[in-house]
Parts: sequence; structure tokens; C-alpha cells
Amino acid sequence: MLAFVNGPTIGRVTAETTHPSTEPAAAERPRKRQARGERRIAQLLDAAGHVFAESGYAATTTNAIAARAGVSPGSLYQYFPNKDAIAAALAEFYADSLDELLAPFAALDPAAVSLEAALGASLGPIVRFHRDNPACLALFIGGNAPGHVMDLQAPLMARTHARIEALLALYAPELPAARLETGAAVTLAAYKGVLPLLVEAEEERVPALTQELGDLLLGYFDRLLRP
Amino acid sequence: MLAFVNGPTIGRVTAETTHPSTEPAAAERPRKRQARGERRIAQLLDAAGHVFAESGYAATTTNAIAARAGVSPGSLYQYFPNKDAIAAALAEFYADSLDELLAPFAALDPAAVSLEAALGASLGPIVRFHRDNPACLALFIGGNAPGHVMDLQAPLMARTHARIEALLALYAPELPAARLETGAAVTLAAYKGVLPLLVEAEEERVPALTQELGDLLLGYFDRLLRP
Amino acid sequence: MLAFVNGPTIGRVTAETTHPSTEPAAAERPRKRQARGERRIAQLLDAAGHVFAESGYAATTTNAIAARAGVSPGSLYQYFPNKDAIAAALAEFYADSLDELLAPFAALDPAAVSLEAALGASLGPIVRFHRDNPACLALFIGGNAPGHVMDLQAPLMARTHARIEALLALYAPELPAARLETGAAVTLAAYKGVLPLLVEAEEERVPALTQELGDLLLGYFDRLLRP
Amino acid sequence: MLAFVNGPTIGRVTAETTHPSTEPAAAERPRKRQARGERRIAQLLDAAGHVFAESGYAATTTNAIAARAGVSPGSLYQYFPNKDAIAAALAEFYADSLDELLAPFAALDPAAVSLEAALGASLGPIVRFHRDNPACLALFIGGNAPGHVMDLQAPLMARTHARIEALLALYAPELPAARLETGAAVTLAAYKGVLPLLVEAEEERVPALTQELGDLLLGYFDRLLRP
DNA sequence: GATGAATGAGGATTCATTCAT
DNA sequence: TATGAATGAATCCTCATTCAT
Repeated sequence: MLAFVNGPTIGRVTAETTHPSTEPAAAERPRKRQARGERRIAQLLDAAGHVFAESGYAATTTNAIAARAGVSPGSLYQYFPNKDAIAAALAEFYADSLDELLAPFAALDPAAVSLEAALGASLGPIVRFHRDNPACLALFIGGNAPGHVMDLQAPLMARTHARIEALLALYAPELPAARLETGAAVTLAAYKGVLPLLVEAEEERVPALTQELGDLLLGYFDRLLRP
Repeated sequence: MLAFVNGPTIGRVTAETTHPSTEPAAAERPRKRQARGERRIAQLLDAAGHVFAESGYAATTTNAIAARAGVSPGSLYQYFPNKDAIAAALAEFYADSLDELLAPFAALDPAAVSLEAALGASLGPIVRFHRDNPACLALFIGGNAPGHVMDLQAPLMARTHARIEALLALYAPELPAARLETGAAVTLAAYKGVLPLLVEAEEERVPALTQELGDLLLGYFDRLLRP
Repeated sequence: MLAFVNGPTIGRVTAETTHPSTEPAAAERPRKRQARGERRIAQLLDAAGHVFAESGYAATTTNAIAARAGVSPGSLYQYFPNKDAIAAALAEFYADSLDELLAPFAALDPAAVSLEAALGASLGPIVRFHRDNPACLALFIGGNAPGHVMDLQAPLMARTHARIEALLALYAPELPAARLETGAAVTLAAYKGVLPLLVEAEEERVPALTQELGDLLLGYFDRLLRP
Repeated sequence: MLAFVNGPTIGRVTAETTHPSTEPAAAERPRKRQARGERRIAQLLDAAGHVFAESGYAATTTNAIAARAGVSPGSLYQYFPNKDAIAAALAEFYADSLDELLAPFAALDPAAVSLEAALGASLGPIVRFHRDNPACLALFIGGNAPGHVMDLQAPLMARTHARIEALLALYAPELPAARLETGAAVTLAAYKGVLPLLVEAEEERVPALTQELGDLLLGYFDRLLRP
């Protein structure tokens, strides 16, 4: 799990951050510290992802996260002021990962690529991402607790909403802003609803279900964009 | 909230139970007791609905439910063995209410009523129900905790899934069973995803959003039923 | 169980109490009430005996006693001010029953009946009594809770102690009072310790174990009375 | 109280564990931690001993134990999963202490030491132990609750039974196994019954009562071993 | 920085007892 | 008097967070 933490994403990020070793030696110490700190944070977020995905936000204990990360509870609190902050950081990380993942679809030429094609191309990676990082949905959909979880989702939601709205604006520039907003909200909500199906499905059913999700969204767009 | 508890449903049930007042006095006592017991249960479920909706399942305390119901914690445990049982009873009640609410749509003549019309007619009441009983979604969507919440949803989900599948079968009898199943699952998931939007929306936006939900589902059906 | 409640003892006692019907009619009503009350009390004590024997004093709930007696908890409190009072009444009843049971052995002629014969004759009925009324030991031995249980035992213990002391005095009139007292205390303690063995044993082992108990006590008496 | 915790037993154990201070520093940390943990456990068991002895098992609350030990309830649960586990650990500790205490009497030469002498020598320390650790009897005799207390006693009882049986076998090798078993059971029961007398007695009466207990057991053995 | 023991407020649940009917 | 629902203090146990080492 958290393929993006241990895999390309974090790897790449850390690499880039650590890379320029031509700087003055005076900065070496802090860099190392910082690097170690970031590794710790990555460890903790990775562990948190596992535990959140397995037990849900509410049932997850900070001790469980620390234990899974192989550190003491005290260390966890060196990096995060409280449980919510862990979830927030994780959500932030997921949001960043998705931004990066979907960057190629941010600026399409609507004349060259149909909406159908755009969706078809982006849905696959999105689904894969969520299957690899089930905690993302666990937080994304999460509980409806009053204070924190809802708020955690906010940034993730906002960015996804913006992405969808931009996509719609691209393919239906004439649509009034209000409809665009509503359309994006409904699309996001439906997508949020269907993703768990994809995440929990057997691997072999994934392509068919992805297709189905595409149909759902495209069917809606048909009607949304219909004059 | 829990309009159906204080409103038609429970009211009707109690009415019927209490009605034949010409019976011997011997039966009066148990009746009264039972009536009081059912009132208490309704009180508690109503209170639970409020608190679950406000705080989510995990953050809800049994003491809070009892306090909201105006009874002592001990009384709550006279009627429910534990917190889960309250949620389960509430879920059951919601499932029953929805069954009752949607009974008229169970046997439509597809020749006389279009799918569009059927959806248009049923979506309104459904949306109203969820706006009146926000805890239904709080449980329906709930967390992803391993043991209980997921299980609570099961009956509610199963019945809704069956309803959708039946509707689809009615309007697309030629669809293979597997596609029917998938279609119902996706529809349910999307509907589950969008409902929170409807529940949290300002009253004035409800009709437009309901329309939008209808479009979403119809758009999907278009593609699902397309040859 | 509580053979003496439903059997001869209570029957006889109530009979005697209720017997003299030659009194004025004005007293009839209260008598009836009192009779009903005593039946209730007997019901409750019987139930308490069962439950104490099964679950021990501490784990026994007043509701369980009431339920077993087939009455409401409120009714129980009409007859007993609290849980301890039930145990106390039960202990009292057991003490009375044992008094009655052992009355024949109160005034023996030491010249005619040897100590060995006296013990041999009385141990059997005592063992039978405890096997029939296991709650007696449950209270008699009971816990070592600070306030109540120890106190409950007091009367039962005192009477049994007195009986043993009297027996010893009968067969060893020359023994100084202090030794008599100590001897009775040790005998009582040993007997209290061994009885549970007898109560829990299979029926077929009872005679042998009774014999063993006799040997224990006689062996001690041998040394106690030795010059 | 718990003289053996603060006294020879635990003291000796810790001493041995801590002794070889020539080891590498790497092992120092865990040692210290372990030492602190064991001290905490000893503190808690000591406190539990006090409270069990004062209030009995059932009436003892975990918070009372924690308070008596000067720690928070949470700390108690760091070392023991629940109340029963505390009692079990205490029982285990008592059983071990008694084993250690009575080890010298495990292998006597019956030709050199009479049964009377063996008993006379071992009874004193046993009595002292129980006077110093009254909670041992509180657990040993305990209630008759169905699930836990009876089970707690089991190991303590089993070991004591075995000790008695071995002693009898030593001095009466020709006794059939069944009689040996019964004899040990009766001896144990009687001893269990009389010990509370010794524990609650004034210090000055202890020698006389110990003598009396010896007489009781020896008197029984006389008859048991008689041909 | 790291550790993990310690904290203590808080939550689910029980049960002796009361009281309206 | 009987009923049994209602009470609420008390219990066991958890876990987010802190702090001495």
C-alpha cells in the first residue's frame, strides 16, 4: 500500500530534495536531520495509511500507528501535534499525489481529445491510485464526525472539485458558472460514491467497473452539456 | 427529525395497536406497558438519530443519546443491549420506512410509466426522507470501521440494491443478470454518493439538485440500456 | 433445593404459626395477609438460595432473585430492605433449620452414647442438609467482604460453635473453658473447610467422605481430650 | 504486607538479575526498563494484596488498587489486562512463594524426621506467611463465584494438594493411591478451613493455635495411617 | 531526538434501589 | 400490594497525550 509513498512519488520527491549536494557543508547537518525527519514522517504516514484503511479513522489509535511505524508514541507526537494532524497530512499527501498524477490531464486540447477519451485515460490511473492507497478513500469518504474528518476532506475535495470543474469548463465553455459548479459537485459526489466499489472489487472486475464509472460520468455529462 | 417516528409511521402503528378498546381490561395493562415501551424506544431512536446525525456513529456516546432522549443511561440499556443495537434498530427502522415509502413504486407498469417518470416521482420523496432523517445517511454512508458499521449498513444496502435491480429489470428485461447486478451496484453507489449533497443543501436548491441526481441516474441508464 | 423450605421445615413452621384458628375473626384478614407475605418470603428465600448457590453472593443480583422467585424487583423490596437482608434472612433460616435438625443431639447421655457414635449419627444429616441447601455453605463460607458477608455468617457460626462446644463439654467436662473454646473454634473451622468437599462430591463418594470427616474430627478430639 | 514482595523473594530475584554489571551498556537500557516494570508490577501486586485482603475480591475495584499503588488506572492496565489477571498473578506469586518456603520440606528422610516433627517445623512458617500475606487466603478461600475466583484458586490448591499428598506418601508408602488422594484432599480442606483462624488471631495466640492445627492434622493422620 | 511508561478524563455498561401506576 | 420501568452512581477499561529519562 501507499505505493506512492514508498514508490515513485516520495522517492522522487525526497531524491529531488536531497539531491543538490553542492551546497555549503554548514547546511549538511540540518539537511540530514531534515531528511531523517522526513523519512520518519513518511514512515508514520505510511503506517497511518495502513491502519486507517484497516480500521477506519475513529477506530485507529495513535499507538497503533506508532507501533506500525516501528516508533514510540512519543516520537509520533514529535512530528504531529495530534491524531487529526496525521490524517490531515495524509490527506494532503494524497491530494498532492493526485495532483501530480493528473497533471497531464490539466491542459488538454478539447479539439484533439474528446471528453470521452480524456475520461477514459484518466480514470484508469485514478482507480489504480485508490486501489493502491485505500486509506485515501477511508479519509476521503470517512465518517461524518462533526469537527475533524469532514474538515480533513475539505482540501482533497476542493482540489478534485476544481479539477472536475476545469475539465467541464474546457469541454463546455458556454455553460453558465452556476451549472458548472453544480455539475462538478454532482460529478464529484457520484465519483466519490462509486470509487469504493472499485477499490473493494476483485482485480479482474476492475476494468469493467472502471468502464461503468466512465459510463456513469459520461451519461451525466451528456445531459449536463445537452443544450 | 425522525419525522416518521413522530409522524405517520409509528403513529399509524400505535394507532392500530391501540385501536380496539373494547377488549377485556385484563389485556389493558400489558398494552399500556407495551405502548409505553414502544414510546420509549421511539424516543430513544429519535434521540439517537439526532446525535448520530450530529456527531457521527463513533463519536456518539450512549449517555448523549440517553440525555437527548431525556432518560437515564440505565433506561437506555433496558431497551437496547448496547450502542450497536441502537444503530441497528435505527437502520432497521429506516429500511422499513423506505420500504413503505417506496412500496408504490415496486410494481409499475413500464408501458404506462416511463423510467424517467418513475424516477422523477420517487426521487422527491426519497430526498425528503433523507433530509428529514439525516442520521439515515450518517449510518448508511457511515465509517468504514471493520466490525459493526459496515454490517449495520448491510440490510439497508441490500434492500435498496434489490429495489434498484428490480426497477432496472422492469425497464430492461433483456439485460443479462450480471449487467443488471453491476448496474444496480453502480447506481446505488452513485446515489449514495450524491444524497449527502441533497441533505446538506439549502432547501431552495433541493429541487434543482434532485433534478441533477435524476439526470445522473438517467444518463447512466441511457448507457446501460443502450444496445 | 432448599428442601426444607418446600419440604418439612417451612411447612411445619408455617403450619404451626397458622394453626391456632380459634382466635377472633377480626384477626383473620391480617393472618391471611401475613400468610401470603410469608409465602412470598419463602419464595424469595428459596429463589435466593438457588441463585446464591449458583453464582455466589457477590455475583447475585437482586433482579435475578426476584426473577427466579417469579416476582418483580419492587416486590422483593417490599419484604427485604436490601440485598444483605435477604442473605441474612436466609442465613437465619439455615441456622434455624440446623438447630431443629440437630435438636436430638443436644441432650445426649455421654454414658450411653459414645462421642464416636454421636458424631457418626449427626454428621450424616448435617451433610445431607448441606447437599440439599448448598447456598448455606455459599453464605457460611462466603467471601471475605468487609462489612456484610462476614457479619451474615456470625449467627450461623455462633450457634454452630455453641453446639460443638456443648458437645465437647458433655464428653470432656473436666476440660478448662479456654481449651473448650479453642477446641470448638478449631473443630468448627475444620468442619467448615471440609464440608464443601462433601457438598461438591458425587453422591456415591458421600459416605466415605463423611467417614473421613468423622475421622478428622475424632482424631482431633482424641488429642484434645488426651490427658 | 506482601512481606515476600518487598522482602527476601523479590529482593533476591532482582539482585540476581541485576548482578552482572559487567555487561555492555546496550543491555543497560532494557534492564533498567525491565527493572522498573517489575517494580511497578510488585507495587501493584502489593497494593492488590492489601485491597483484596481488606475488601475481598468482588468488592475490590481496579481503581482502588491503582490508587493504593500510587499509580493511575491506566498504568495498572499497562501491566495487567484486567482485574482477574491481577488476582491470578497474585495467586501465582503466592504459590511460588509457598513453593520456595516449603522447598526444604519437600525431601525429608522419614526415618530421620518424624511426621510430627516435619509438621511442627513447617506449620510455623506457613502460618507466618499467611499472616504476612492475608490476601493469599482471601484468594485461596475466596468466594464461590462461578467463573474466575474458583479458577484462580486452582493452581494454588493443586500445588498444595500435591505437597500434602507427597508428604503422606513419604510417611505411609503402603497407603493405596485412592486413600492418599482422599487423605490429601481432606487435609487440605481442613487446613484451608483453620488457617483463617490463625490469620485473624492475636499474635499471642498464634503459637497455641498453630499447635492446635498440628494436632488436628496429626490426629487425622493417626487415623488415616492406622492399619 | 527517541523512548515508552504514566496519565486521567471519558465512555460503555451494570445493578441496587425507588416510585409512579 | 404488585409491578416493572426508571434511576444514577459506580465500575471496568481505553486511548490521546505528556514527560522523565
